[in-house]
Amino acid sequence: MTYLSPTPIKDALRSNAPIDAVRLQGWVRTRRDSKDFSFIELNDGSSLRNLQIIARNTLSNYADVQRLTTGASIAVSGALVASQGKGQKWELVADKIEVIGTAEDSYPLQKKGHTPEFLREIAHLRPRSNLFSSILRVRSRLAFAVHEFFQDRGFIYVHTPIITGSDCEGAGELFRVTTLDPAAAESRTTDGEIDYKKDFFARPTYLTVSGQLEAEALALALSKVYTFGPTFRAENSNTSRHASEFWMIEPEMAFCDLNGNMTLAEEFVKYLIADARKHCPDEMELFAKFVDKELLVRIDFVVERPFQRITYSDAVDLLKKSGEKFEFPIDYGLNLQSEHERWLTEKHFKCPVTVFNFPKEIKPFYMRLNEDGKTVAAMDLLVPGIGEIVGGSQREERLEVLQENMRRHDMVPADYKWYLDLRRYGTAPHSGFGLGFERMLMFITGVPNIRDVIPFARTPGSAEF
RNA sequence: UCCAGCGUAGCUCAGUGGUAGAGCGGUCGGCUGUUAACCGAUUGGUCGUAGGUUCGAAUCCUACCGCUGGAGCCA
Repeated sequence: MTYLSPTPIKDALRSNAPIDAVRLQGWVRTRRDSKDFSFIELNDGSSLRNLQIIARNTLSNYADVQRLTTGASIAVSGALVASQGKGQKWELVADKIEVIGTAEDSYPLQKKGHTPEFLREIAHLRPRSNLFSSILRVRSRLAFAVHEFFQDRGFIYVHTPIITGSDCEGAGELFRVTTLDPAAAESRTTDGEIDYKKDFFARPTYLTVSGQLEAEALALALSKVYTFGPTFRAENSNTSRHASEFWMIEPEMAFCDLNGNMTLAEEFVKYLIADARKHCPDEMELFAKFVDKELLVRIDFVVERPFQRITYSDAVDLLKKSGEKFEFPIDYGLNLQSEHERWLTEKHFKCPVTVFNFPKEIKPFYMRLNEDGKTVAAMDLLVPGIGEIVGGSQREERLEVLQENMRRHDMVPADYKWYLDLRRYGTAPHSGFGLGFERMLMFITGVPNIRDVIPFARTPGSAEF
């Protein structure tokens, strides 16, 4: 049996001229009967758009074709011709339709709109919906753009470990990694405690919550590096912005201070938005139509306008003088609450805002102490609707100051010998940040729930698929 | 984890103490180069689960499960 190579529907739709012989494969979105033939809308995921198939009643298996329902998979060969109807340029007049797989009439996806909540329950089928296939195409494109952005700027892509022995990376609860059977007696010491000496790595290990500490080591050799990989948090967070497994991008730059860091973060956010606008126009239009009518206005505004920068203490002053009634108190030394961040980006500046120089008491040990002795060179990039999308800092490069920071955070410096070594041997000012890939996707697509920008989301109590 | 809300047909939802409903989907028929086609008929239910109140519960009460929104933690 010899076949023509299958053509992606995306390519067929872009054709400049009719084609005598084309073979397509995909899933039926809908079928309508006409007098002597049937219209089939076929989608193969290569594009948001369907290709219309004309199935004439002269086909030997026309009776089978008329039984095709939404969801069935078929292979079609025929001629790509100019469409006689309105609404599409090209259509395919089939001379052969093979039914590969029928779809039972309980197939849950319909031509009509479905709620994201329902689609989440059928995570294995939702990639066939317009909304999710669009999200997944944008996700793919933006993952590519992440690499393009950093590679163009001379960054080296590094892979930091997913299994880590460090239980204090300054963020969140960790998932334990072990091969010990907790029920087995040989896993325990004579006191009944878990005996990690007998565990696979001969010590407690966890899934990483951040590749930052390792990225610092690599940046202090390769100058500019970035990671892009999975990250795990065992926080019992049940919100539309939190997942237990997500992807994070973490650039780290030697010989770079907080200013350079903020500039890079702002450029990066703009670059990703512009890339989606340029390369995913159909998908962006779909999001603007069905997810968020204000989407394109908002993100275009973000690309065009410079971001606001404000110190933490100025932000606190602004909030205090705002006259706004906040549920939570606002004062120097307290964390900014969601409502405060929203006021800054959504009400006051109406654009992304980078807040920097936070009190040292509310930030982790590795952030660089400023000359005032009270603040650290930290920054949070806030965007309307999502809140914090980037968190970063200049790192403390002075050995003595770092050791002092550790003691203040009740850490034992000796446990971090390799990290301190970086300050003993050729230390240099360095900076970096973390950007949550899914939060960026939410911002760019307008999709309000993180569970809907991940194909198979992991959240507390949920790992079905 | 805390607060609030919601679970009725494959999907979206109405029904708020007295015979379980509509639209869409599926099936059958009609019409038709259609565009979420159209017209007619038909199919489809353990009303989330388990108890309780009542002559009688989808409806009221309790517990549990699931989902959603908000908060905290964060990216």
